[in-house]
Amino acid sequence: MTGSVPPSPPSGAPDGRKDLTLLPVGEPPQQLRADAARNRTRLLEAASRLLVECGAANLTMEAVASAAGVGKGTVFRRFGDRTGLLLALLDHREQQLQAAFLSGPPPLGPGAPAAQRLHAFGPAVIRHEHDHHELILATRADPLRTYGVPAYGLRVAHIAMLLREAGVEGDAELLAHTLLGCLDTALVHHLSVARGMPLDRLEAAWHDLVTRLGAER
Amino acid sequence: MTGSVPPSPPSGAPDGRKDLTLLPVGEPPQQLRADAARNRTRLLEAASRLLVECGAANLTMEAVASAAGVGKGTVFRRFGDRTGLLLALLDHREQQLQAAFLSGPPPLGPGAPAAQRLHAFGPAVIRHEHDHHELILATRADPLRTYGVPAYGLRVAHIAMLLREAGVEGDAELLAHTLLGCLDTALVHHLSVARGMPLDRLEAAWHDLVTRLGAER
DNA sequence: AGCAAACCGGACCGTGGTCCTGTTTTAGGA
DNA sequence: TCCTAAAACAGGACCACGGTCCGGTTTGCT
Repeated sequence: MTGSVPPSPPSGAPDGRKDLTLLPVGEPPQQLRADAARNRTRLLEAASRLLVECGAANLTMEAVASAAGVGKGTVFRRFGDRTGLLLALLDHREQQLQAAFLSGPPPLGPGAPAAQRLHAFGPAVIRHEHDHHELILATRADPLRTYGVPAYGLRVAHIAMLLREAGVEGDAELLAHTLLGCLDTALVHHLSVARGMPLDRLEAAWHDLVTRLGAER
Repeated sequence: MTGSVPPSPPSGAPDGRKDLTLLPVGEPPQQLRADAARNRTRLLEAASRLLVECGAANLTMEAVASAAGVGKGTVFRRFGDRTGLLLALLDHREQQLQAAFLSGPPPLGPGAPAAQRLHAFGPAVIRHEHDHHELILATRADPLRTYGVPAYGLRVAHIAMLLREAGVEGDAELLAHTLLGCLDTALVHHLSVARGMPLDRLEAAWHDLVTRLGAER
């Protein structure tokens, strides 16, 4: 998710957030001044537009700034750095996935047995990351931030919970990291694109692994 | 390993390589002209020196060039880009690890049963990556190259071989990727440094995972 | 209205990377 | 041994971009 909150730590309530009822993990509401919030929105919209036009690799901070009609400094003040902006862009899309596994319909969402939810999780993430791989990969320029980001923490917590709920023994948290490792965008991209491996095989490996860890389907 | 071989593809024999009897996977020998090879060495030495002085983050291509007494263009001609240079620096150190698991003493090297070698592999890699995490992390600026690099491929092949030899069922190659995922530098660094998790726990998780996959100790 | 805090915008800097000119070195055949 | 063509080189101008900084302005609160 956001991944960088350089300025003010004050927390509050009124935030121009969308109607996403669940508010999965959202970026820190951190109330912004009216103009700042407006500019933030403008920036994200401009960036989103430029993203489809030029691709993540050619997305420059200056272009985003001028497309949004604000100064360059504003972009950095708001998002910290390029990675922060990309993370914010990603965050918006990430919420769909989060909503799906936190409160969507079974077997991914609550309602199904933990083991089934675990099995459903892999393909869901693979598909999600496949759809946004360009943006995600661009985000990885700063490798350490990958794991510090709220979205990652949420996935770990979610999987660890399902593992425990499914009665899987062992270090649930580390097993969660391991499982997430198989879904890593760069890895999936390398295997599927560079090495021509069909996604079916990756998904099969996921199911196999989950099953072996003790979560019968 | 090298990771980038921008120029001439000609392959040959005589290379000024060191006495490393095994020649684990070494970078493509690709015979360079005498002066080119000499400059390559100078550059790597200069970079290595600057690395300990300034840290990977402050290692600039221009500084390396001038410290080696060559022109900036030469650095890029040789290594392609910054990541290529860092990868080359890493390659040198990587060979020690490769020698250890390819031809070193048991239980890491040949001579021990596959299961034991598998168990020994995790801690060895964790330690190796811990020692060079700064350089490795700097290398990750280009996430896709991580998996394309020969060193990674070698590790995958090695683990997949051990898995098969140990009689582990399933998709050996993908299991190998999964196992390597637990050893990822950025992940290990995040867990141990940022989250204060003791390395023992990471190693225990490795052993547990290997065992669960069917490789008894 | 008045004030502090937050913000805006753009000048500015360092670095990665490209490219070009003229020069030096090497390899290998006569 | 010498000569020649090809390859590599020095080195610096040049560009684009990420990121920082600061002076002037706006905003929100009292």
